[in-house]
Amino acid sequence: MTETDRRIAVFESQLKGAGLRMTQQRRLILRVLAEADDHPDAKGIFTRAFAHDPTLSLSTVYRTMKVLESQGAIERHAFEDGISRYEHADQEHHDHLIDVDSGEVIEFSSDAIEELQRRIAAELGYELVRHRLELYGRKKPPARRSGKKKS
Amino acid sequence: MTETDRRIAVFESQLKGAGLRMTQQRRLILRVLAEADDHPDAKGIFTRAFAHDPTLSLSTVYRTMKVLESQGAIERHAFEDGISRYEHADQEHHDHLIDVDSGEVIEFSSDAIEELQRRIAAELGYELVRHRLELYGRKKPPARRSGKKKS
DNA sequence: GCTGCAAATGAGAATGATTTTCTTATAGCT
DNA sequence: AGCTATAAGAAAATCATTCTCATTTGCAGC
Repeated sequence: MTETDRRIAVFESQLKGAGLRMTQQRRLILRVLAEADDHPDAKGIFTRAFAHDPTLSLSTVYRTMKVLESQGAIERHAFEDGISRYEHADQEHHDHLIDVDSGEVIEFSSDAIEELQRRIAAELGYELVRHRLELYGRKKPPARRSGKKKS
Repeated sequence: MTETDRRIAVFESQLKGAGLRMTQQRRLILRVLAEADDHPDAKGIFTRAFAHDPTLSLSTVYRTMKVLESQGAIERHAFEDGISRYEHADQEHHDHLIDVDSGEVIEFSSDAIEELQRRIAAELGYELVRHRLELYGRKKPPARRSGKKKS
């Protein structure tokens, strides 16, 4: 709760600085986001928030996501289905591995891959601004001690 | 033209094998795709093909793209704007670098990055099925001989 | 070359995520 | 408390993509 409140306070001062208001709805959505440990989409956020405030509308969720994103408070990702998913941004940069069977999203980060990307862009005469990296994988069975290969 | 015709012939036999038909429309769309050296979206393909056959409909383009994709004849990519873009698939695997200023798409490939991705997935207990890598960059001015750093 | 029919097409309606419009409510300053 | 610009709610609009359905067309067999 403390962590959530800290995030909310930080965001509130960011808003203030931009001449924007801290509303009940924004507070609520921010709380939902801070408490989420997955990557919910707009409807998912709406559903969770709606449980606490049944007057909330989906438009407000979308609008709020935009504000939050423009303030750098959240990150938006669109995986293969094209639907935007959100996560709060106060963590180090990371990429995503998506389990193709379950849809589960696993976060990872690799300095080596970041560096490699920068070098590739440079070789093409570009300065890397940002990137999108998604790995789609299937869970491997744990290694056997002396396994026979199975077809 | 020869290359285009070869692609069309190959695709026709693929279709036949799947019990599907080679229609005028599919031939036309395939030709448009084979002649494209960029990454057009459905509307772009439609526009180019429509010039050759004004009875063509956009639905047919979408339907055909699905068939082509399921036969492995084309690849579909959705960059940041979420719109599907297509390119013919008879080339080695590659990733894309998008010029954030011009929108230009540059293709590149790197065995090192492929390998690194595979390793990262493996470390997380996954077998890499596929991946999506897009670099967004800005053109760097050509290096100066003894340049002073500019802000 | 004709027939039959399953597959494909064209035109437009339907879908689904997201954005916009417009009217009403409210945050935050005085 | 009162003012006013920003925000919210509800519903309509948008836009890419898919679907429906009536009509057309490949193509296999005669």
